Amino acid sequence: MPPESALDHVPVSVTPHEQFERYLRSRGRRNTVQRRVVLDYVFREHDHFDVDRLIEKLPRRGQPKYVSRPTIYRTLAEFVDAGLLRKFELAGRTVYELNYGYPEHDHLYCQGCQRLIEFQSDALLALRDEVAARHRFRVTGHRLMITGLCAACQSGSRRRPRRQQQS
Amino acid sequence: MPPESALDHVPVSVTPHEQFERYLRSRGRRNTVQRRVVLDYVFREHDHFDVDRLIEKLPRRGQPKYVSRPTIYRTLAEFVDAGLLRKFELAGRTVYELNYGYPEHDHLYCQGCQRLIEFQSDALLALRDEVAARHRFRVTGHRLMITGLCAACQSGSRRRPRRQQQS
DNA sequence: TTGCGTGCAAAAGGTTTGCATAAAT
DNA sequence: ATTTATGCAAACCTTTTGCACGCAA
Repeated sequence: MPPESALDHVPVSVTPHEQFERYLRSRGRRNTVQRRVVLDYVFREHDHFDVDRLIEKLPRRGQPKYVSRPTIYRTLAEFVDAGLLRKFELAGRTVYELNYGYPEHDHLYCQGCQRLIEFQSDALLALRDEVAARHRFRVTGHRLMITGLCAACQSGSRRRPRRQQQS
Repeated sequence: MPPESALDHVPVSVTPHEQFERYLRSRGRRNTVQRRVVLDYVFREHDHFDVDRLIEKLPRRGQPKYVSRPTIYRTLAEFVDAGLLRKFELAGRTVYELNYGYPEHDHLYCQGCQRLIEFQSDALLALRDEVAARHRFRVTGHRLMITGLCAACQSGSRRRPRRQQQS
């Protein structure tokens, strides 16, 4: 009966499309075909991705729902701004991950197979806030990356190592 | 990851130059004027820096101890490899920090003034190792960046914000 | 003397931007 | 009818590389 009241606290049942449309409307921006297409593909993939991997899965130039590279960059930036995606650097590449309906988490990065393993730790959040308080710092977020070798890669079976990068 | 691990008992009194010379000799590489010049300037600065800020302080083209940009990149990579520097990404820029005789630490990053504040936490190391153990992950290192606003920037006086960047 | 290291120029890689056109409101 | 968004091409920025010469060992 009171559907409007749900707008105050965004319910978990709101889809990414709905949230993004609200974002667009609140700024007087337009809901275009391209934005919908990119959103579809991004949320079809429940994993981390970079721009090239996303483009591989999108329609190519000439095909029906083609979206150009500049527009993809512009659109991903909007998703980040809208809180749908999070963006970070990993081994010299820009990586995006879903931030929609996902709990806050951090990563273990395996240098053998370049895989990311997610973990969640309340103790880390507590520690973060404690450190921040000690410095009278107001936290807006954090990023922890633990690097090393995953269980599989420790047992000699290092699998499909992609290109080696710095840092 | 203390730099001492390479040799048996490296006294704290060993200078960066000495450590770098050992590194070079151990690989049959040469101790050139350029490498010494860059090392001098890097260790004159006890703070974080990026390549452009370093180049600003180095002799310019035509002057006595000029070092070309490619050589600076090559040399910084060697310093990282030698354990003298650590490298990471921050707001889309590559940042280096001294790793010589410094305790392992992490950072608070103020989005107001773009400053980095260092902190050290044994609890974080314990937490890191515990998380890793839970995933049977062998840790080689980690990086934690806490973002937000420092005390000064919270009190309205946001100072000299440099160029705004992504992530 | 040997061959590693350097500077130069150019390439590479990823991302952004100017602009005319297309499309959403 | 407006005005934002798109696609194209090109610019941009940072980092890397090919190569001939110079210099450390």
